[in-house]
Amino acid sequence: MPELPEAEIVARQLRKRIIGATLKDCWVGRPDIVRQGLPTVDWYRGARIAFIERRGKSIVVGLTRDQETRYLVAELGMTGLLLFRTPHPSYLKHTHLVLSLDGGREAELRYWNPRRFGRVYLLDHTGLERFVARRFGCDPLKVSWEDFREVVRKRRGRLKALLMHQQVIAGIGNIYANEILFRARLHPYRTASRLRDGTIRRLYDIMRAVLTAAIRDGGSSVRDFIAPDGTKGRYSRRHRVYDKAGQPCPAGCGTTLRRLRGERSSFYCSACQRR
DNA sequence: CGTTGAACCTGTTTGC
DNA sequence: TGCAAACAGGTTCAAC
Repeated sequence: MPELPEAEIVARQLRKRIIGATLKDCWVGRPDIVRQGLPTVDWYRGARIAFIERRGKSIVVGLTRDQETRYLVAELGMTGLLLFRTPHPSYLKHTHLVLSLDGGREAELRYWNPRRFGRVYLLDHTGLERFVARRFGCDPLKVSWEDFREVVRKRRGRLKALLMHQQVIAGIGNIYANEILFRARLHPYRTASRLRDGTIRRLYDIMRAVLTAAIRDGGSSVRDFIAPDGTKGRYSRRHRVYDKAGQPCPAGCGTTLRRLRGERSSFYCSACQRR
């Protein structure tokens, strides 16, 4: 289920616990889960985990061996998890990849993904550059105010679509788009390019505040999400509109929260978020 | 270029 | 209770 905050939690746990470990073995339960580079899987056996990065909602594991660096990119889709161990025997069923590790703090890294949206990519340096360039726009937590303003000004489409457009802004999905727009008091269907600078500034600040707070709380666990160590995120408790259609607006305006269909469900307050 | 809808999957929830 | 439909955190592709 990962959006940016959940992916960030995953990356931080991996960084703490498996950097420096050697990849002893790599078990591929479903060959079709490896979208690219399956024939190079042998190279990874014996390689050392050198670094972990998050790109948008994906996790990049950098491995080195004989002066060369290659990458394992885990795209988690809606239901993908990276786990240090099986939380329950029922998770054995949709485990598609198991990395056996040596010399780190964890003995395994397991890729679990029942719906199988999302894949694993084994890439060399140019493969990763191409992958990153075509998929990921700026990071919401790193982008400067000036660049963000440019991106919003240039976009003629709907604001919510822009926030979720990974090639422009990478990392925000349906939950956080809804939460950010509510707090910024902006209707999801507002036209991005028509926002005034002051409004864009408010959106920029709130976007960063929401994502940062969510990371601090370990992400959101609305359904399945658990971190690699098995813990749940607590930010779901702070959700104000996501999946709350029919409930009163938390701003206390007396309006009932609504749900709009199309380009995923939008949850919003029609009084606080005007078109 | 932007929008929409469908497709890719399985599991769970909802509604009759 | 039982069954079918609807829905779910994402990405991509085709069609307009």
